[in-house]
Parts: sequence; structure tokens; C-alpha cells
Amino acid sequence: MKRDSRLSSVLHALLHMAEQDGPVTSEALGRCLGTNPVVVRRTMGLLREAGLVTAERGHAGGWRISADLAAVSLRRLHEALGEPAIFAIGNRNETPECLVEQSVNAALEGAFAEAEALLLERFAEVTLADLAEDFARRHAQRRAAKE
Amino acid sequence: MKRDSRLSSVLHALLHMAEQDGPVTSEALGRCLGTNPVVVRRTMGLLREAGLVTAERGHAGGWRISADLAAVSLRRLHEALGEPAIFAIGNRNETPECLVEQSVNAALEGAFAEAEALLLERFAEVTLADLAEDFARRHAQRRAAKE
DNA sequence: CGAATCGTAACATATATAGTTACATGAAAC
DNA sequence: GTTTCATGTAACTATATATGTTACGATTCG
Repeated sequence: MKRDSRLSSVLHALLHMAEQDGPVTSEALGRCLGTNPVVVRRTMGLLREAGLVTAERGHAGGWRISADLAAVSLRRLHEALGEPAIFAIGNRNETPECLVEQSVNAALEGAFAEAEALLLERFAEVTLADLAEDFARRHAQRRAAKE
Repeated sequence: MKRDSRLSSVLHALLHMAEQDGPVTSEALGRCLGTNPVVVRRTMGLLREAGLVTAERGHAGGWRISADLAAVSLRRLHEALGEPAIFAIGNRNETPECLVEQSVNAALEGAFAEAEALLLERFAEVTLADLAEDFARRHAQRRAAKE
């Protein structure tokens, strides 16, 4: 199974957009991400539906962030993407008759539920503003290292 | 991406085997799991390589647990299966040049690492003996409910 | 009008699990 | 020793999902 990298993608895109004044085109974002403009539109479209970005068509159009960076957490983005499945591992049968399988499912589900809760909690704690700040720090470090 | 349900499968199979005295054939396990005997052999073969089960060929052959139920944790089974990827979500690019992407990756990786650690910890705490006990409890409850 | 840009449908590709078919190998029963 | 039952394994197919690509319509600005 291929991993879903859309959360990673939109974060990358949003931070690049945050660095720009005007709107950024799908083509420019596609170049940053190493992918196709259509893939960018498809994924950013979900953020548009969630009210996190706006798209302007026509000449000098493109994508623009329409929310406060500090108000957009990774969790909010995960939700905007439709809350895709987090785990690549799961139960064989979600509603088994077999009592043995019920025991197995109960044990696995408990562990997965705890891990998922922790992950979503961490996601809720990190905002685009935090990432932008982290990026600025890395940027300053690189400049310092060059001198 | 399809979810990997092999951990769930082998747990189901092992508990059925624990209920039986003699060896259990791939075909019988396949019937329990609702799958093909070859799939059973393929997956159980990994447990055999890890020394958790033995297979006997020929007449009256089949699979047998060769370890103490209390000594086999879900984590041990996860390892025996080759430690398959836990998350269906991941970074777009694991070793990016782009500083923006490095910030994104660092944030996501931290959260994933914590969630994975918690999951594996929970897996380490649950053994086949625990699941067998849970099953016995469910079994007793069902019998009680019927009377 | 024409160029730039998003919106979207339709199709192609890649990858991993799961399922299936086929046959070789080994062990017990008779 | 031959038959039968079972695992071991290779090769192929089916399925699901994310991602990539092509094509074209819709919209906006100059």
C-alpha cells in the first residue's frame, strides 16, 4: 500500500505560500513539491472546501491562505483532507461473529485507539505558525553556517 | 492502499490453535479465517522462521504453537511478520533539500514516532495468554447468557 | 479576443496485500 | 512401496489506493 503523503504535501505548499505576498499558482506549487499542477489542485481543493485557502482564477490568479497561521493546526488540515486512515495495519474483519476474533479485535483496537489519540493530540498542538517559525530558525542557521 | 491484516490473522489463527490439542492444518485455519490455505502457509511461515510455531508435513500434520503463550506478545508477532509499516500516512520525501520540507518532516516525524512508540509499548504488554483468557471470559459470558 | 489559471472528469501507473493455481517435497497409513 | 495428506513455494491474478497524466471546460484579466 502506498502511503498517503497529502498532509505532508499541503504543509509544504502552505508554508511556501506563507512566504509569498501574492497568490501562488498550482504550477509553481507543483514545481516546489515535484508533482503535477492537477495533483496540487485536487489536494488544495479540499483545503478550499474547508475554508483554509482561496483560489483565484484567471490571469495573475492562484492560491492564497485565508486563515491565521496560528489558527491552523496539523489536525485541522488532517480533517480538511477527509481524515484519511492513519494506520496501515488493521483488523481482518471489523464485525466478527467468532469470539476468538472478537478478543483479537478488542485488543488491537484498544492499542490503535490510544496511539491514534496521541497522534491527533500532537497534531492539534502544532500550527502552521509553529512550522513557519521552525523554518525561519533553520533558515537563519544555514545563513550563519555559510559565513 | 489495502490495510495489512496479517497481525490480526495470525492472532486469530494462534488462538484457535491454542484451543486444539494436536496440530491444525492450513486448510482448517483457512476456513476459520475465511481465506485460502496458501495464504495461511505464507503468513504462518513467517512465524515458523521466528521459532513461534512448527509445521509438520504429511498425514496428520499441520501447525503447532512451539512457545509459551505468556511469552508471545503482540509485539513479538509484529516483529515476526517483518515489522510492516504501521502508518498509512507519511512524508512525501524522506530526505529533502528544501528547508521548508525539512521543517514539515521534523514536525510530522516527531508525532509519528511518539504514536508508534506508544503502540509498540501496548503491543509488548499484551500476550497470547492474555487474549486466550479474554476469549475464555467471553465464552463463559455467552454460555451464561444462553441459560 | 486571447492568454493564464482554476475545476474536474477520465484514464494510466505504481505498489502492496490478498487470493489462486500448480506442482514439488516430505511423512504417515495401508 | 504406493497412496494420501500435508506443507513449501513459485508464479500469476485480483483488488484497493495514492499518485500521475491528459484533456477540456470555465473564468478572469489585459
